Amino acid sequence: MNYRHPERDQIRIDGVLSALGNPLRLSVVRLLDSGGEQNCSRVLNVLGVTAKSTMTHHWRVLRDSGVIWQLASGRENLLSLRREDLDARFPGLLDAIVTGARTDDPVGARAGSGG
Amino acid sequence: MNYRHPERDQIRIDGVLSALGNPLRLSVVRLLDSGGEQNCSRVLNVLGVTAKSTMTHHWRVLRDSGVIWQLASGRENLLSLRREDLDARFPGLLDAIVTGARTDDPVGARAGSGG
DNA sequence: GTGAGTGTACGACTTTTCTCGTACTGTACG
DNA sequence: CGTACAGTACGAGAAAAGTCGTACACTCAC
Repeated sequence: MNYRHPERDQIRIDGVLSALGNPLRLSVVRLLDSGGEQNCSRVLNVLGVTAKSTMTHHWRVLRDSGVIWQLASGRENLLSLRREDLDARFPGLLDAIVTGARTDDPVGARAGSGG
Repeated sequence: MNYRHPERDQIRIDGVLSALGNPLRLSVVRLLDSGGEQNCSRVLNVLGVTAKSTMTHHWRVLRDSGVIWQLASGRENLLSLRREDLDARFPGLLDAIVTGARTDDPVGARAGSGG
């Protein structure tokens, strides 16, 4: 299955901020930033989410806002951060957010990221 | 009247991102960033918002998330960006957002900001 | 005191977001 | 083929966000 992703130029900061304003989605971004490409189930497991359909909703939000790539690969689909596009579009934003999210989270603040 | 503002340490990145994920509030932040302290009516006028009670709602969101100071002064109250706190808490975030918002906005992208 | 200006509080309403269960599509493997 | 796995689509329900009108509180100038 092929998803529709916005072009780099179509990415809007409102959308990005709004997408990342949700704790769950922010965690997803942190995970993708530290762990690279992941499939959906892996993320569900790590974050402790039980309902797949809930995450399908969040994938859509992150994808539509231009934050992640979601690409089918066999029977899974692979999620990755659109770091190049985001860095080109909004320099420093992603780094500031990921770093900020780490300092906000008592676990991440000490450990960095425990894969 | 005295409003309750979160301490610097209480500011959460979720809250900030969520607050700034709204186009209207993002415009407010841009305005305060470029124009310094403003009163509410001034902002209403510049942004073309008609209902005062609508903005009262947005002031609360921005204030509660730690993005702005709102201080009574005579019969007005003055709004200003909590730049020091935000920069200390999430280095580079505010700059990235304000800059990004400018490039997103066709007017601001060319002119910078027409006060 | 009266009148005008600045902004909040509250209630109502509409729209959006979030979450979940169920049914379904498509891939891999025997 | 059948079975298991990975994830979407759809519908429903609850909660949150956004908008507005009206009424009120407070300050300033007269």
